[in-house]
Amino acid sequence: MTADEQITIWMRPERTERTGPGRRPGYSREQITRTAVRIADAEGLEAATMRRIAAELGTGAMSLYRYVPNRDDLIDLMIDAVAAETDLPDRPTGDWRADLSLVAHRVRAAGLAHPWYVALAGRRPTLGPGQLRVQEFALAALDGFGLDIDRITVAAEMLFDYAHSAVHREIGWLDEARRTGRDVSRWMREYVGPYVKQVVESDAYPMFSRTVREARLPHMTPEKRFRYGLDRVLDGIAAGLPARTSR
Amino acid sequence: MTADEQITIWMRPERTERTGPGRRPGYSREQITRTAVRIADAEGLEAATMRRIAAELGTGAMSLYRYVPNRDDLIDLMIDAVAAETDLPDRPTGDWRADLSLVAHRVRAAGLAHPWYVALAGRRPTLGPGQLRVQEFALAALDGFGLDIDRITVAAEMLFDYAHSAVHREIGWLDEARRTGRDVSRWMREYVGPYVKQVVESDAYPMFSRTVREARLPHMTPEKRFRYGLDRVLDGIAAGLPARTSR
DNA sequence: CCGACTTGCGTACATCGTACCCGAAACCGT
DNA sequence: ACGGTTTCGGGTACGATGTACGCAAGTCGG
Repeated sequence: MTADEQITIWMRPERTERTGPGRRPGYSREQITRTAVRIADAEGLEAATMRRIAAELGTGAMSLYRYVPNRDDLIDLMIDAVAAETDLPDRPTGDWRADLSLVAHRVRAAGLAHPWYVALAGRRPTLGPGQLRVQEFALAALDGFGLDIDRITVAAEMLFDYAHSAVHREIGWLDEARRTGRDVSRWMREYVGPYVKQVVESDAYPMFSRTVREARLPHMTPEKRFRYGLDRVLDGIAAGLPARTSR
Repeated sequence: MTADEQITIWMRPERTERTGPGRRPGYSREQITRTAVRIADAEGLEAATMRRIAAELGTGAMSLYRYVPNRDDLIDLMIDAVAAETDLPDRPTGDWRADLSLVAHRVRAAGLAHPWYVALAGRRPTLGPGQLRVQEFALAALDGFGLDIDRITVAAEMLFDYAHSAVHREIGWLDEARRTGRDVSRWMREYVGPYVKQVVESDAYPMFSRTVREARLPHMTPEKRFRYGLDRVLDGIAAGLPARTSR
């Protein structure tokens, strides 16, 4: 009967500050989203169940459905909420390398603060206001250097892809261990370690063996590692620029 | 009591071709994996439940646990099975650009054939034999051009990150629509379309509006789009090489 | 004060992964 | 040939999840 069947969540306005008849809402979409984010930060996304979020708010699970159509949409809201808190200037500076580097580092910061974030951010198309703002900044940073809009889009996608993937890898083991409730160092030492050792000793994958043997972790801190890859991504974008190089 | 508590799945050998006492196994890990992959290809990963896979094999759900510790490990096996069928030469040709390009296109082919694959492939560290082989090829392709092993690793990561992300985006809408059981064109037209239109008309995101208005899809086929981004990634890697450029 | 309408939320259901358990089958030593 | 030992097949059952349904309680306009 109603027309609001399957809208993209961003089109379903919250009926806050209503003036018609009926009981007044006691919660809000934003409050629910914040709570869900807090739980997911502390205990992982899978801990943020409808029941748990509701309990944290002191209500029943079904109450949430007055504010959010379903859990998937709530997760979209969570993603956008994290993106929305990204600290960026109003407009790019004109130095596209610095601008994109800033975006990438902000994404990294968000990913470290919200371990569940990077695993989801790249998934579905980013259409919420928070994500749009970040994306808009990246696109605008690339405008005016001779790239047509298609190339700009591809370049921005590359940047976000890199940031998401790199951070994902950076926190990968940690998050994996937490999800499954294992002690990470113990798990590495007792289970992953022996397996890797076996693979290395089999000599079937010489390059992989070198990777392990020449122990890359001491060489680069996660931060430097991220920056190195980022520079390569930016180099790639620079190579796609038609004439002048920036900076 | 038993010592095989939480090993990385690749260390738990399948007890095929046993010679001791006891009933002989009627199924196999590989058979189960193949069935799971087939279901996931046709109806999505979430359709590949333990019960469903077992039913497809004509047995009960609990039988699968004789061959696979749990569903997460089975998914790891599925990922590796797809990686294992990647068609690659035994060793790189010496032209690193061509070699990496080949890997990227093979990954894309795998992603198109198994829509659930790219969403998972980048997630956990790749340690199965199938993934190791592909990764080994990429690493070896970059050996001998003056990069130390750390840089080589980072470069290879960038390549796989790009391939996974790009293919993920390429099939994103399709898969999303299928997952939720929506007709994709109808959904785009009736729900996403109006929202995008609203965003564009709000003029709050001018670059995004240009992206939409100047309709990128007709310009590039997915294939060309993939290749363009890939070239940028390879350019970035080239920029990280110390002295000589290849090709 | 009285309908009209909204929110809060308890109950209930389908579905999932999987722990537990036991009968059936296949090998061993005798 | 046969009983013991070991492994496989899989039924039943449990706890957890997302969420549909329905109704009581709160809040407005008249």
